[in-house]
Amino acid sequence: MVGERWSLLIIRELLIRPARYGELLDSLPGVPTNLLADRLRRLEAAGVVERRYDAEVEGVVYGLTAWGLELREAVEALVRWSSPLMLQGRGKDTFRRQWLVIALRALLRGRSSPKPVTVGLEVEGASIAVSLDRSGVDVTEAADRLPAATLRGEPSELLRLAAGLVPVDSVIDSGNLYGSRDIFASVFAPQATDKHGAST
Amino acid sequence: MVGERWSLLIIRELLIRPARYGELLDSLPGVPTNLLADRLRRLEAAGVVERRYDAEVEGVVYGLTAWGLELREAVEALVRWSSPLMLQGRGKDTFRRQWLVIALRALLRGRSSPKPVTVGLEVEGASIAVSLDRSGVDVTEAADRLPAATLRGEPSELLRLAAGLVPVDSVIDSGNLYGSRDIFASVFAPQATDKHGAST
DNA sequence: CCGCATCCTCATGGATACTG
DNA sequence: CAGTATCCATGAGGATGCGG
Repeated sequence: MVGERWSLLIIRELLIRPARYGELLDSLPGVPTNLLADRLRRLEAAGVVERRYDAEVEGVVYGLTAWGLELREAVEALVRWSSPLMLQGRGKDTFRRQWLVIALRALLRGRSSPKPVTVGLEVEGASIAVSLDRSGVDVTEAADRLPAATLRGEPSELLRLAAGLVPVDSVIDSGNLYGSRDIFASVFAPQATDKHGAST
Repeated sequence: MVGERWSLLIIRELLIRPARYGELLDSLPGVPTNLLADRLRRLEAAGVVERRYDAEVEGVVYGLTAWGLELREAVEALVRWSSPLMLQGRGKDTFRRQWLVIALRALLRGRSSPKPVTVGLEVEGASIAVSLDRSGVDVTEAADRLPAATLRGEPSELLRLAAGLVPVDSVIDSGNLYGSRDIFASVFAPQATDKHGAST
């Protein structure tokens, strides 16, 4: 049901935000338009995706149903597992900045911060923010609340820089999770090998 | 890397136990032998699967590497998401009793029991047991410790019976998680719709 | 036997052109 | 903009072969 090629990637995009057909085409580099149409039809028939009329754009947007939203846990688990692969940053890999929204939530999941903080990132000319408070990851996207001081850079370079920096917990405990290189490190350090984040 | 057809299913099987080539062929109804061989080769090259010599069987068994084992979280999340589908029990669906081992762990994940208990199931003539204690799910498989009183039946019928029974928490708190119909209910009640298990 | 490799057929995916 | 239609390439499915 969600195992066909592209299906889970489409769902990942819709976990970030509802999107128009054209946005999905652009968000999923390499997807043939006929397959995108086919998968959306199948997922809609299965009750995972639904078409909505958006007055703002005066057109149809695709979004996840309540059931579809419950795939967040599974997608985030896959993101966590594959984060070491992202760090390798193959040259041919494409990148979309909004993918960091999913990555941030996935890797910060289960963590908390004594003071509410907002992690800010700027990649490829656009900004993303994720809030974290005592109860955990709170807000997914709040680009307008992005601080002035954020990381900037080409994604694969950022990803490589992010490997093996400051332990996540100490960064969060300092209450200074905001706008430093450590933030990005906390996000992309592989958790698999070290519960407290990379340390070398 | 794990998105090709059959790959995640192979990994699910190997999360249950290391297996021989022939066992995998039987565990994955419908898999063509050439594809199984191809996927095992790819997964081995990727460092997810490894071939081991098993003195017991005097032959090669396939198992997950440390990295591959970290896919448990992702696979269990997918199992949890799809458990409502399992409850529907389409007629054509095939079933292997060892899949209950994964389902048990996935659905009991995060729960605990004041007294250590062992959930026992008997399906298709074979038995499976999973232990649960104060710290959570503990032991995956312990067929020898299976109690006399277990559920028996054809899987799809059991799955249908399991829908909408006693709340999970009350069953566990009663300390009587052992050998009753409620056990099976606690395992297969969809968690998505109701934190305390189905109630109707 | 078990553990694959080979072969063939057909369904699916990929790229591009096209249309309401 | 939001998809269809078309065509070709690739991968899947199923049977069978074959060496250890």
